[in-house]
Amino acid sequence: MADITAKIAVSAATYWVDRPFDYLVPDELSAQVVPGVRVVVPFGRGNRRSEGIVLALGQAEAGKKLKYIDSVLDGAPVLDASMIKLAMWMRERFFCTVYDAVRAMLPAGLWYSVKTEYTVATGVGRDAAYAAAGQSARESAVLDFAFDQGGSFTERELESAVPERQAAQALASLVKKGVIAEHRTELRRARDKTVQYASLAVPADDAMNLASARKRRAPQQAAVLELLCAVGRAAVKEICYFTGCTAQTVNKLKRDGLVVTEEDEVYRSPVAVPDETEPLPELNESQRLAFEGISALARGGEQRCALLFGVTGSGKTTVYIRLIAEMLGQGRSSILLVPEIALTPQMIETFSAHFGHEVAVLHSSLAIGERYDEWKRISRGEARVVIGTRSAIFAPVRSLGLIIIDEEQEDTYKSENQPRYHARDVAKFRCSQAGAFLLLGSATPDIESRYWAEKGRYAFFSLPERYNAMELPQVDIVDMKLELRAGNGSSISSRLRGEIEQNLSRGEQTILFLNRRGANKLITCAECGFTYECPRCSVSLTYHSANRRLMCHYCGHSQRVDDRCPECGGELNYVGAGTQKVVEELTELFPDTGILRMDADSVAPVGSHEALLNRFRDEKIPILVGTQMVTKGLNFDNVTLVGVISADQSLYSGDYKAGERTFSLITQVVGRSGRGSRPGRAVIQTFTPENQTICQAAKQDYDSFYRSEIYLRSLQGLPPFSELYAVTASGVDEGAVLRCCTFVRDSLSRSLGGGEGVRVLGPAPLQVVRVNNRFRYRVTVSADDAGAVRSVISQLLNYCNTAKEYRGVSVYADIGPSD
DNA sequence: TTCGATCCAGAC
DNA sequence: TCTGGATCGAAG
Repeated sequence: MADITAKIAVSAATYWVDRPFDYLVPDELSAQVVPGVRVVVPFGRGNRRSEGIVLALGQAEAGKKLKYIDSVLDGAPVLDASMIKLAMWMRERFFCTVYDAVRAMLPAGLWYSVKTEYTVATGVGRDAAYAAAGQSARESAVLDFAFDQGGSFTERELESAVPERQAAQALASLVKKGVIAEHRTELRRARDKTVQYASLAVPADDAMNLASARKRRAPQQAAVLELLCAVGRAAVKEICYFTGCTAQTVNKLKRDGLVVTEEDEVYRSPVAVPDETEPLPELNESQRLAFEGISALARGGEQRCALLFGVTGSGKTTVYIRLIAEMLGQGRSSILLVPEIALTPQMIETFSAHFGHEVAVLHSSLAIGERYDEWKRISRGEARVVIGTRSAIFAPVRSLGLIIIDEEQEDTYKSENQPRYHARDVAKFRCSQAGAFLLLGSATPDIESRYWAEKGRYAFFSLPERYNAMELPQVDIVDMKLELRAGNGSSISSRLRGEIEQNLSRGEQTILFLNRRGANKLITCAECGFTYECPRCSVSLTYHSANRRLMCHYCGHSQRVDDRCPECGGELNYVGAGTQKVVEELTELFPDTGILRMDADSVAPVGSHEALLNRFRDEKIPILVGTQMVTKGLNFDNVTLVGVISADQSLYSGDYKAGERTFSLITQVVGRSGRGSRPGRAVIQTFTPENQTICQAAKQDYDSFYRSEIYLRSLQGLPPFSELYAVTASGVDEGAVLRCCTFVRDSLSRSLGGGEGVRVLGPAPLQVVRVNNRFRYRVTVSADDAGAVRSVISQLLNYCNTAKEYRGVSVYADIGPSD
């Protein structure tokens, strides 16, 4: 019989090396090596150990020299066949390695880190060791350290102790000579949590007798036995709590053979499950139409995807709940993606009120153990309703029936790191694999999705009314140019000021939205205009009051602030930027008025976001100033005024999605106003009041925005009329990066023939051109024939990352870049 | 990316 | 003749 082999995706492989590698399966591992388990294999010339995952099994071909699998990491597959398929598909689509994709799919708690320790090999004496080291000074130095250390040491310890460069190389050489022994341990980031339970090992009568016999000399043991007679089985912790004994007592009884203990697995759960589940919500007429239409399609329709268009407050969530309930009725699971979990605590509450313990939550701010346990509950089929952010798209649900992407236009669904996937693309693939249905929900759909709905590729449903038929707020656009001319240089126009005053007098609340990230203070010199720049990035440093240091939020550089300007010795000014500045101005305008600030700075601690919002609601603080965060999911009856401090910020950022983003943002902010019984108002401040997008957003007129935007896109051949790819190069040597980009651009133009529908642009610097001393430039391609582009880009990546003329330049590709 | 093989130059 | 450094190419 031919030897069994396994096809394995290896973590140490880079993109241009990555392919399934064949390994022999040692006989003793043959039962454990099945597709979907992770293994350790020797890889590369040096046979360095690398993690890998079994993709498939096969038979060895004669005459091929193969290596053996080293060991198996998982007791059971961590990926099923469909997820393996997904990983391989992701490699093609997102230009990542298969293992990059696998890593994205697994919760961090399942990742292994390898700890390697070294000792002097047993039986090797000092003399023999130094003899083996020969003339090499470095190896001798390593040995000095090893003998000095006595026990085991890590490479890191060695590096800090042996100043010699390349101590690692000497170490490797000594390991090879057998003088130093290597011990590797794979550590998993999270373990299964268990609770120890105890029960009687003898009949209850005997136990009672023993208990009374021991009452005098061992009263605690007696108490434990009595308790167990009464309840049968209990957690050791509980026993200790009720009897006042310690775990020692239970152990003693165990040693005497009177009780037995077992470890029961328990879940660490991030969601509080209510005792009773609520009945399903009623649907209004349009919700009913949408629900029925979608569930009919899901049960078996031509279209496998639908777009649900509903203005804020129209009750999309109600439709989601009913659809998910229906899926559960059919025994199928659902995944609901939300853009940002911190902003949707109410949503999770609602869902667990309806679905109880069927709900699992997955997002990055969960503790590693919680996340791992949620993952386990899902993969065991115990939780069939998954709510989470982007990465929850990889939830290992059984029998997938429905994926819902809420606010599908949000760019948080696009990953900025390898693998650079878009959750919507992954969702489509998973749905087509599983025969599941994809529902995209939005108040301001992505232009592409709306287009496909129009073309009939997606079904289209809309929820026109606002909840209890509230009118949309009345919106005013304020021209800040006029304001400036009238001598008002502050960020609050007289109009907005007047509206706020009205609200204050009526005891109603106001939300002010500032569309700008980095809400921190800048420091400038009053005399020479000096500002602090990051030494490694092309951005200015911002002042963080929390640690009273200057920080760069691109590379993390931080430094202390000088007393005076380092250039001219002048006085330094702390200039409030963003929300801080607005708050300062407001305090001046409205002294003695409560103002709450909400931005990345003020909600840094976990949970403070919710706390802040609760304060705003409960204490009726008159004014809330914030960034992006205030735009989503807030429902406050008492808010009757919202102000957009500057609508222009996001509009002119240069990329083709800027208009779309701005529209969506303004629409959402404006929708925050007037959700109670009183009508709402909104004030939008801008320097370009004639701008079409702003006017359309003010009127909440998605349809005409879509018309004008799709027209522009068709003229420019942008998505959905083509697919957009970006090839980004970065490196310390700006010239080399540019040369590389130019080469990429020329190669792309050449091999795609500059033909119909192909457009190659660049090289262009990224918005922040230098980060961490590396320069970043990008070439963009839009093309109809995606297959051809993909293979050319793939080849270019291989070439540029290995060619010596571009050494030091790293290149990656991206589909549908979002910045 | 990582490592061994290979070649070359300079030190001993 | 030995050692360190640079360069090249392949990874099962």
